[in-house]
Amino acid sequence: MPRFCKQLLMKKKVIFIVGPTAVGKTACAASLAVKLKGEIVSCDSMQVYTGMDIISSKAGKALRKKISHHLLDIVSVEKEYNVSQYRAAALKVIKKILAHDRVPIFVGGTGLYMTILIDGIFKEKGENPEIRGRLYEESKKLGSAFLHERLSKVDPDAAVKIHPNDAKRIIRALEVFEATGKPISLLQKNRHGLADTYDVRVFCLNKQREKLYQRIDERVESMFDQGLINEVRSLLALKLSKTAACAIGIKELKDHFGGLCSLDEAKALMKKNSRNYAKRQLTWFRKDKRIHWVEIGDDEKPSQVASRIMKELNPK
RNA sequence: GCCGAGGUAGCUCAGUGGUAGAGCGCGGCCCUGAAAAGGCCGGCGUGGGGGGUCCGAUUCCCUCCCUCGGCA
Repeated sequence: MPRFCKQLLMKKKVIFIVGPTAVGKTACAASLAVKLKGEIVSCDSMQVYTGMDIISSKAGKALRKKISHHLLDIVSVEKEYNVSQYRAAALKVIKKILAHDRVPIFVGGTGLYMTILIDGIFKEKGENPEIRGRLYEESKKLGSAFLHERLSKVDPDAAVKIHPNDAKRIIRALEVFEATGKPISLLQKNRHGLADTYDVRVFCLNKQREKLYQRIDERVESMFDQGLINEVRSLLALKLSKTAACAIGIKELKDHFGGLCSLDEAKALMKKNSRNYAKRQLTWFRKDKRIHWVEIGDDEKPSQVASRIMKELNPK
């Protein structure tokens, strides 16, 4: 078969570079983008927000000038944002990049965004702030176990999977049931993602745990050198959305500004929270068996890591 | 040097003559419209070293070492 025919039949590649915070995704992906003629698409729940440059470690201006970056700075920190919106935006970006004959390279640490993009999400809206708010109040008054009991009557499958203390998920499941009349466990079965249409390759960068934690400490320090204090001050002047307010550094520095803790204590807490976050990220990625793991050596440069990924993409 | 307090988990400490706990940390896991969020599970330990009493010692006794406070 002629080469061009074969190419027409082949699914187009969509690449993901994921990994725990501070592992070095940005630099590695940039190098890969150059080698591959690719464009970067952020896969990060915080980098979508404007004004959260330092706190979310966005790619710098110089890098963005050199390589096209997408899905950065697309929403105000005062607006709520979620996976579903992200997914819709990402799908559009993929088409756009492929239309230019470039390779979409997703880069980020938000495991849920990655999974939903690859595996899909159910179509029904099922989101209703009113219902959710009411359920939240109920769970505060009566306890999440009480709502869990109710959930096991309307959606036993979901109830079995959700722990009675996990208020968020219980509320979400009940919200969906009230809004759509259908159990969430049923809706979740009907999903279609990228994997149906594209040749999806996922690479998870990792480092020796001790080294990773060291890099996390260094990153927190460098955020302060770059002016984190001022950035967070201006963020706190706004009415932050629930998601944006969750960024590591917001609460810690708010407490410090309020005189509740010293700057050193705030920094130490940020480091600890980032470590815990990195651990959860790794757990998430570990269970995804499609992922190719890329262990980064001690002195390995981003371009070397990118070369290794290139080899895995095009085995001879 | 003397007097006093103390040496128990990575840290701060509790407790008991029958081989030890708590908080934090740390590790593992779950996750489908707030995900940098939220939830679950796990003690990870030659009880400062050595000796003695006792059926049995982390707990009682002796001794040595170390830390802290006071007096010199």
